[in-house]
Amino acid sequence: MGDMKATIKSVSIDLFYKKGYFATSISDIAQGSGIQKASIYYHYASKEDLLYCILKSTMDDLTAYLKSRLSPIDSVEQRMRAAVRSHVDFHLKRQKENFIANSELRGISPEHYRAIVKKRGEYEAIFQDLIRQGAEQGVFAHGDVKILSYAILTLCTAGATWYKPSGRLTVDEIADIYENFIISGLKLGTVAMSDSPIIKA
Amino acid sequence: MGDMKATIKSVSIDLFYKKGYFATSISDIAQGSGIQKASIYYHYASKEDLLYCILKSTMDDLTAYLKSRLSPIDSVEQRMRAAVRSHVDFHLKRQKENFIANSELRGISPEHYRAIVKKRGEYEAIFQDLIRQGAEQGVFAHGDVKILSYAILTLCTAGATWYKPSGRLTVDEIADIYENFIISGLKLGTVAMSDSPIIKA
DNA sequence: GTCTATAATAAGATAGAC
DNA sequence: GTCTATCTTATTATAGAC
Repeated sequence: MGDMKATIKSVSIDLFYKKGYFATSISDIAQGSGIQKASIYYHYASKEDLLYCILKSTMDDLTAYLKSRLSPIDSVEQRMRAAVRSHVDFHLKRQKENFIANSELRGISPEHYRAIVKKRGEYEAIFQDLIRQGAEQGVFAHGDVKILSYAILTLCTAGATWYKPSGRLTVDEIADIYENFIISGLKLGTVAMSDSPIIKA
Repeated sequence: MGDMKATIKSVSIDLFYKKGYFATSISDIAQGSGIQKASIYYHYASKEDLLYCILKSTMDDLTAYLKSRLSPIDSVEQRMRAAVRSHVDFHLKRQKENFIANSELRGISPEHYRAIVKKRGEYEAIFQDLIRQGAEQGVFAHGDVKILSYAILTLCTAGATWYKPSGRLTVDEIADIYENFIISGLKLGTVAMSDSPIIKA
């Protein structure tokens, strides 16, 4: 955190998370950074620019993290398990930024909005491809790919909303719960469970 | 929508949903309601009061709706299925209000915040009791009751975020997907599936 | 119950000194 | 790279006429 540009970004993440983007003023950010508000504009063109930089780097890092975690794995089920864990891990590690990325989309300009939505679409497509491949291979049930992907992602993302590092569960324990919950949901309807006599047994 | 008080509330719901509470001004609301901004204050004490009224009525109606849907049902599994459908239905029918109730909690005063969180806790407790009862009866697996309840609720709530009435799926189809996804997740680990040889078959 | 007028304040952003 | 000072505009809310 040596340079001021990074400090301003870090302070903004804390404030946007705590108070929200619109409720946070440039004065608040300046005060938190230990400088005058005019000095903010040397580092960032506007308040919106600051928000966009946060959203952009969060999305880029999120996708890069997922790709790095998936690259060594072959089987579809294991890839989906790893994708879920990657998503949960990243959201727990960078809780505030991800919360902002999911709640402050209305604060950016139309052009920037399109750029972020595009990045998010590319990330979601990785999950959608896995669901599709799993269904083709008979590992997962055939279902609405988009709805299932949204279900998986929002479920895990929401976990980051209430997670507290001081809580009684570790990151790994939480990831276990979500991983199993989701895989079971994806398998629901596969041959062995088609008319669900088994889960009623 | 005969009286102005209801019109103001309705317009506010639209605007808070679309732009967010802090990004919406009293002028915006007045303009949408066809009156001058000063006239808003005859009906509501402040902008915060307006937000609180929206949050309060949404929470009250949400819980009342759930209770009315659960009352005629006995078995735990059927009650959970009905609870999930009730939650999904209500969130789809009153999408905007529920979105606000889940994203604008930071806009209200500490006292009002406590009141809303209390209402939300009572609502969540209904789901948590069902999970607990299901586990005791062997219908659901034993798991972390709070995490499971949050998972269920956030999953369904998120559905309301992206649902569009003009989309290709009906409310009932969406409810079906969630209901089965969740029930399968809750059963995961029950006797018949304990070491999951079945779902691998 | 709604209006006009206005108070009191705070916001985002810029100019120019150092 | 950070400062002080300031511009411009918008904000929530109130006072008092009708």
